[in-house]
Amino acid sequence: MIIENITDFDTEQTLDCGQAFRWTKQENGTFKGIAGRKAVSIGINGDKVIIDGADEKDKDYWIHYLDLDLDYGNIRDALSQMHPILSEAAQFAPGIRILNQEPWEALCSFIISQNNNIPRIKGIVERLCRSFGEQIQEECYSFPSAETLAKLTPEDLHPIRAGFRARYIIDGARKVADGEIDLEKIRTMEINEARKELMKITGVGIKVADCTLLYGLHRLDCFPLDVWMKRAMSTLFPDVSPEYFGEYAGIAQQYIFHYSRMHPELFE
DNA sequence: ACCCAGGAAATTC
DNA sequence: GAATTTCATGGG
Repeated sequence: MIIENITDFDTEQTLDCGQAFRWTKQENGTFKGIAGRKAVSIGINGDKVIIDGADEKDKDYWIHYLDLDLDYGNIRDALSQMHPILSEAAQFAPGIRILNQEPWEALCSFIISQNNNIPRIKGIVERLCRSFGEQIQEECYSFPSAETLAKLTPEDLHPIRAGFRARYIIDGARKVADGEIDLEKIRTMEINEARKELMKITGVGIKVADCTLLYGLHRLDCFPLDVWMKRAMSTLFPDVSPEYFGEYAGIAQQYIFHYSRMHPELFE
């Protein structure tokens, strides 16, 4: 599949910037991964996005997943005018986009992310999918549904080595599966109400809730503050509060997060 | 042996 | 209530 006439999009900046954990770079430079029940590899050639292995009828799905129907050039210009350092961060990775991931996958992935590092998060997610997801093709497994995981106990998760997070995963799965928490209703709730709802899950605090809202429910005004972002805000933006960045604060957050991770020397 | 990792719960003061 | 400790696991 080829999606034509795309600018302001880069596979590495988007798929390997800490918002998703199931994409890996291959020798030829494309990124192989799974979204929904579709396993593909994604590459770029000029202004064409090339999705290998995708069904032609899923074109709209991939355009939406990669958020290619939103004008990031425009948003980036507007954010850049707000602050010189944000302008620099945006210029450093102008091809970042906020994916439209499946809500449960985002929630579960960011539960796993707490007090953890990205390589190990990817390992746990991969073992979770291999153990409890459905096989899509050779060596490719879907992310297990909340319903599937709700039937398990924390002990069942021992092989994936999630540590103390195992019981958080099961608690989240049960509350989502039995409808006590409705992620699609949360999508349109007032933001503080949405946070409060997600935080009914043991193991979900403000940060994991905000990551779920931004990466899973596409609430672009959410601005997750992890250790990197707190450090970045206090040193690079000492007089700015997240609300200042407005309705697209989440995109600003991702520019700043990626820029900070790629420039650790700024914080020594 | 020690420290840290896209935090949050449990305990203590 | 606010500050500190603990949680499970792996890599540097």
